[in-house]
Amino acid sequence: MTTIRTRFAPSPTGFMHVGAARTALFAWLLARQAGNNGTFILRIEDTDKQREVEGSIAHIGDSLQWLGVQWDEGIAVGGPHQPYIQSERLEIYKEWAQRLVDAGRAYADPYSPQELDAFREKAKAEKRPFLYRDHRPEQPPAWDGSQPLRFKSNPQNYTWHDAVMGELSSGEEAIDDFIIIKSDGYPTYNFCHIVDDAIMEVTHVLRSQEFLSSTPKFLNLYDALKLKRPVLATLPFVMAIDGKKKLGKRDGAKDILDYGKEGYLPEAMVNFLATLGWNDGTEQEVFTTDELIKTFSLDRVQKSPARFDEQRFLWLNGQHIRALSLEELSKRVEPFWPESARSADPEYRLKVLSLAQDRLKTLADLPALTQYFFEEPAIDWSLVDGNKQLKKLSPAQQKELLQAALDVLASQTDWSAASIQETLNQLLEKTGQKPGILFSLVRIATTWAPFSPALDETLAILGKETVQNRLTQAVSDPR
RNA sequence: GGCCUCAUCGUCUAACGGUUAGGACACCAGGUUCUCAUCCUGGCAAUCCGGGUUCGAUUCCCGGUGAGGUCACCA
Repeated sequence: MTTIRTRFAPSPTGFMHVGAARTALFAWLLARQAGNNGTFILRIEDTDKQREVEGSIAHIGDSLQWLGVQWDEGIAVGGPHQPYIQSERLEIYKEWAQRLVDAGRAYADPYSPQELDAFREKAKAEKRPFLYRDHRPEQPPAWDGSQPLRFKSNPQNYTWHDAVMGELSSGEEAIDDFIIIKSDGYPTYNFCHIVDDAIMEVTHVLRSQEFLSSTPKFLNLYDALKLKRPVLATLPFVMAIDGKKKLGKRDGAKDILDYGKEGYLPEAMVNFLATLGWNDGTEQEVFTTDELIKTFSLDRVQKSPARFDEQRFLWLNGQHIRALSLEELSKRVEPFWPESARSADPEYRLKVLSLAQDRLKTLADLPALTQYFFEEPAIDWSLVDGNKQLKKLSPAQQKELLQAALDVLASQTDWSAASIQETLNQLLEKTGQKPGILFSLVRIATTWAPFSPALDETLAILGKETVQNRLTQAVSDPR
């Protein structure tokens, strides 16, 4: 098996959103797929100190952990190529930049930002593309670190292979002299990511589509540095469902951790992100993370952007919730119980949960679904009056039926769902009522909720005493 | 504007050049002794347009159109 080293290299400029998470996920899947020969690296690209946001590094780490995307090398865990934060690697970039200077492939930029702007304006006015290399100084000053350092490009046509996009090509106009070290001494992304990928022996570079147009520049730099290029893979954007733009923080992209707080399962998120722009060619829709690791492949990644469809995500989340064992679900759902359930008996909660499992779309639905199991619901006759069948009965008839139910249930000795159902069936025959009337009425009078699970199971779990109390209250309620 | 990329149901997608263009989400209808959900069954719904090549194009080629990206001392 070949060695695969992938990396996720975010900038600490805020929270992590789904687009970034998917890029990380794909790189991670690829590494995990290679088993012991695969390494996933987390490197922080903090070379723009202006844009850096306090706390983002920890936040990125937390987000990956939540997803279960564990890195083998990188910040916090270390590794053979420490440090994994670019701002702590400045000496390395300086050294590599100096090599380019010595080889005559980099030079100090003597122009002021104002002068550069003037060049740009002029090119724009003349309707031709601006290329810095048209203004290469003949006698650049010696680089003393106070000026930006530019790569002296060697414009040429390139055709290259992208693991996702296939054959790609570009002309020499795509290549220009770009800045590799800024005047503040920090390197630019264009330069340092290539240096680090080389040093860290990254074999597969996965990144999103926005970098496609700069790839020719990168290729030119690989050549100048005499580096073997890694496998390049360009991932299509994740787009907002109604927007036409890539999903960015500005377009309402959410913090990936917020999904967890809203009751989404990380494995559902992983499944959803993986199948957003990738499929295994079969008709399988629901995947465990292990299945994804086995079947993921770059050549089945889509070339075109995909929209983030919350409906599908919601459905997938439900699928994963249902796939959990009751014990596991119970652990996951811990922070979501309604306040009144906190002190409840664990056994009792587990029974309630088993009834709710099929009904949860997110874990956050739990309180609305289970409240009446833990606290006395407020009597609300509008639920009865709003029922098509029940409103045909007079209040007296309704109470008469409830009293009958109360009577038979009160003498019930075996309080199991099966025998409760049997008793209710007998009552059905005795009263000559339709199930739609009797069951609905009892259901409402014991839960006072617009909907609830099957009546027999609900009553069984509520317990005889509670059921008797609630029915008694309903019967004696003045309305 | 230059350059680059992309294009199948509303959405995510499948289809060695030969299929009644398949699946999933959503939606609609029905079933599971009541409601909600699950589950099951059925329905609605797509190859951007125009030229080629070919006996035959969703598929290959060319041209449009549309969409997106990029042209920073940001990544």
